[in-house]
Amino acid sequence: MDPPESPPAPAGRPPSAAVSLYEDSPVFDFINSLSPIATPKLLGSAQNVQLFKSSDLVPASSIFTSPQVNPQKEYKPGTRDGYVQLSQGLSPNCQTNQIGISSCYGSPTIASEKCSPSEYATILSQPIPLGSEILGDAKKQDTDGKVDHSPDMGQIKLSSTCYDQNGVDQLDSSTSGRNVQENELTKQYNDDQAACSLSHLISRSGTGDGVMSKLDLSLEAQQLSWKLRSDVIFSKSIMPMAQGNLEDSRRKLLDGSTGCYIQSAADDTHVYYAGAAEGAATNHDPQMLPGVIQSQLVSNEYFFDAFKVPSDGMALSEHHCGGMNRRSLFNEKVQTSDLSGQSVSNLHHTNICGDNYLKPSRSPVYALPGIGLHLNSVVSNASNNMPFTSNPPLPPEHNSPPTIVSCSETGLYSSEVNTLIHDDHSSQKTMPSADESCQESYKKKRRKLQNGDGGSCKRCSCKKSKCLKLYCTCFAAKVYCSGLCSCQGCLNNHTHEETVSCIRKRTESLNPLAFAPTVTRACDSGSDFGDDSNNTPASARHKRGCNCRKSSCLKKYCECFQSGVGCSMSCRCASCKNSFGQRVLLLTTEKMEKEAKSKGTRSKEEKLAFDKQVVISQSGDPPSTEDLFATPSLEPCRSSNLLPSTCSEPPVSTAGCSSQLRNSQSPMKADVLLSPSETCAMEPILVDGLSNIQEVSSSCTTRVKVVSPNKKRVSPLQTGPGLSPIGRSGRKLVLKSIPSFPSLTGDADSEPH
DNA sequence: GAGTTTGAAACT
DNA sequence: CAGTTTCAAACTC
Repeated sequence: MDPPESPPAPAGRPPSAAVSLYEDSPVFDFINSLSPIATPKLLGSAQNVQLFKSSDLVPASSIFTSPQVNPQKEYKPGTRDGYVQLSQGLSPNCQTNQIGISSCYGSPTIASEKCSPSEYATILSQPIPLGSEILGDAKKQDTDGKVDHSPDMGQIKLSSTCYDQNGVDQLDSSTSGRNVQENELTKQYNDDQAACSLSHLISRSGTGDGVMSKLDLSLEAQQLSWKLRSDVIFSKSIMPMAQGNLEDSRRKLLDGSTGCYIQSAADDTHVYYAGAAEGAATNHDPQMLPGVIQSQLVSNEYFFDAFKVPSDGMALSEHHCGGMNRRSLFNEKVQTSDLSGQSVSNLHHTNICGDNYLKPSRSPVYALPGIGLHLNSVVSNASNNMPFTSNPPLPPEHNSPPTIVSCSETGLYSSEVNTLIHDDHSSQKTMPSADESCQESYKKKRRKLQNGDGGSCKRCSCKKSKCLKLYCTCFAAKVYCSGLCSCQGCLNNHTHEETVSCIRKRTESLNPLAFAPTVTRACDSGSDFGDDSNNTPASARHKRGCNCRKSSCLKKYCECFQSGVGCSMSCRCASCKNSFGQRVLLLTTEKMEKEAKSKGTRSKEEKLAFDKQVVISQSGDPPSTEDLFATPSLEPCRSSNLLPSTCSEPPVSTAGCSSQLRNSQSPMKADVLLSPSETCAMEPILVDGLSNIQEVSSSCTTRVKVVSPNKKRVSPLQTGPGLSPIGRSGRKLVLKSIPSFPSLTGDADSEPH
């Protein structure tokens, strides 16, 4: 594929960076499909467009998102979940820095053997020269192949001006003064891998001298892992909004503003992605997107990520409404990110105290990456193979050209927007009028209509909590209640901002993860369930797990079910029948013994497992009815997703078996068991949830709880002999034991035994 | 729409 | 920290 010709940059625009475009990247096809001139526009006024194979690329995410780089994993262009990642590619020989638009196909990968992750990281942590010198500019490299990062050279600027739907600047981050929030966001994006949408593109400084403003190195580096994604693009319902006053946007862009604007010369359709961590509006036309990307619309990866679109919320589909964008994910990122070396506590503090998302004076980024409780219902849809656009049609009022109000009403909140609205609604709620009942009824009806399946756009109906407790879904999502809520005595509005902030702080101080997303994708926790082809909603897991007793995890009472995810080891549910994947189903020794007695026999494997457990118990953990071992019916090779064993023995080789899971057509059914057949009896194994597994005891999960979702054993012995308090106490401790950050492949060794 | 069920959150 | 109570959403009729 030939590189597209670069048209001359518009007059007055500074010379821009050269850009490399990976020719086998979907985004390249995408761009090319738009227009012959789209690529250069996408890349700003890049005058040097270099093509190279994506196989030459090392996704920045592999460096910055996680230490869990799996060098064995190959970079596979063209896989179904090949979302596109904007990254700073590095040539395999590490001799040049390049800005590349590459495809990121799932888990972080290292495609090159010539450059270690640390080397990449080192390089990427440096200022990256831009300008015409950037590509293949050997003169900027010393003899060692290292890049000369001249301080006065242009640097990549990845955040950009944020436009509203009218193309008006909402925020320009091109200048200094990036605050902590920005870093937080960057962390989030980077950490969550899917944080940034296609809207995050290379943007360039509009400064006349052509020198890019410098970014914090870590920020810059992390931003390099932004993805180009097509998520919201395809949500039809946003199109009218998104296309509002495009001329302004276009003009602004062509005037040299940051951001990216893709224009099709053929029919004047356009795709505009103003990229910024601070949020972005999107103007886009789904029809302009090539099949390779469109086809991913319904992929779960996209589906999930679609909810993570950083945005001011104004350009998002109402299908996104609800919690997807409502729950602040700072906390999670605080847990997971350690990329820039910034103090976690600082971040957290900022999160708690700053309440940035509430204050309109702050950066208007409220839709944050991650999956919160509220997006669960939408996730459920995803699980049901219901793409956004397949949602039931909304009443006409929702199909009308969106306004700020309607946007907020659909549940997509920019806090700013939200705030504006809540001033109105708060008074309504706090000072009920005579029409309150009618109003409530109307709200309910409207909400019902809006919800479609009844769950997409949740609003609270609190009566006693004043919407200041986690009972309140709005409060839990860190958003103000809106006019759609039918709550009574609501204080969760902008009018009571200080109160809300205070309560939030208190709540968070009591439980730092109170506002954390409740669902984490598998890739967030270390590709638990194979590659990204399994990144379905069901391969996500509810972090805290459910505690269902009667619903069998088959109703929305169950948070896992509601989230559309399978139950996990974190769950303490009984009689789990979660259709998205059953919980750990285990046999306790006690039960097994009982069964064995009743049978009068015990299988060889059972005996072996039992013996092993006894050994383990004797060596560390006292015997307990909660000690576990598993059904003997498991396929040994399913241990491909084993937790790192706490045994000294190395994990069973999984090389030959991992494909089974990866290729599983039923990733939702992934589950975890303890296998007696493994070298270590405590190694959980992923099994197909359809397996005929008998749950013998719900109490047996205690031991399991000391295992993090990313298959990490979490120091069960740290608390001394006996049962881990983690197991008993449930949520909080379990959460603390769950590193959202993906685990290292070999981190079992780092775990205390 | 009222009443019931359910499980998370809050409380003791 | 285990047990209980409160709460609001989900569910049923």
